[in-house]
Amino acid sequence: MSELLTIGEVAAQAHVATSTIRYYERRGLLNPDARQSGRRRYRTETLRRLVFIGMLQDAGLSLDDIDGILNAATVAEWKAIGGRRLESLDEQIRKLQHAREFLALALLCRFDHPATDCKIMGAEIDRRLNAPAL
Amino acid sequence: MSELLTIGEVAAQAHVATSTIRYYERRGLLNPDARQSGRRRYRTETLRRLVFIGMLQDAGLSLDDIDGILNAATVAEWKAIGGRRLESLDEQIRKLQHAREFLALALLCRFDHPATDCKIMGAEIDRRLNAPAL
DNA sequence: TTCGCACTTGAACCCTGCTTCAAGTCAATG
DNA sequence: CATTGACTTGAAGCAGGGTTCAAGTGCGAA
Repeated sequence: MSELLTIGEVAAQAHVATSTIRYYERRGLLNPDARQSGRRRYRTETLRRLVFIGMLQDAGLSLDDIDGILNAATVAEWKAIGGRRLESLDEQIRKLQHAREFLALALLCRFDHPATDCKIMGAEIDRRLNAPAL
Repeated sequence: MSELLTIGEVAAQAHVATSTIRYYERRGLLNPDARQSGRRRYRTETLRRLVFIGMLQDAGLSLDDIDGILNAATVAEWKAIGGRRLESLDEQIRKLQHAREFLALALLCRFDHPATDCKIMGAEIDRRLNAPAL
């Protein structure tokens, strides 16, 4: 047998929609390895590439970044993209942790209109108002 | 003097664009406190409301959620929204921490094509391929 | 009085990451 | 031979959160 998968099989195994696969193809992230009477056929290798794309997406990389990584000429090139993302990921985690603290704090407030009535919120708001430009 | 701020002043102090303020108005999140010859005027109070919106956004709430909170009739009502978001925030932080581990791992890989050549990546990919449906 | 800037409006546009649609093709099944 | 179901295409649509545009108004400064 040919060992080639249809787009539907690939989609099922990678847990994505077929429309997504065709979209990635348009974006240059993924190409079928063959066509059989017009239909796309994929090697298992290519299925793994698709899964890899999903993992990078979960790490917060944009499809543009992922394109950069997949089509990078050198190790250095793709590691630069990944390295930058690692830093921004750390920053994002820090921000979310701060936001979490804030939200937890807000939930301690016993007022109907937290923005205006709550002292705790008030302090946070003032911090923002006096903060330097973004 | 009137103590009322123009949209431009509000925008500058809250570090947002005037177009954003008008957009929030369309969405029902924020209303001017007066009009002077057609122009919007805001009380300091309302500026604080705008800043509060920004803080909730940073905590990952959608404008719809924020609308729910700001226009909530009762404490219980807005705390329910915030509480749900707190949970999803915790989950999001956990996911990002996992993604961070993954990306850090990927950056240890010394191959040009991590998806196909790297054993470490390979193991992760296989985990995904054999994972149950999303 | 004329400049120049901030403001007004509604409508259209942008970006990302897809999904949906219409119309048509192919292979197997009944 | 007709149907069924997965596939093909390009184009359009969606959601969220805004931004931009065109055409016009108001007001203080020179």
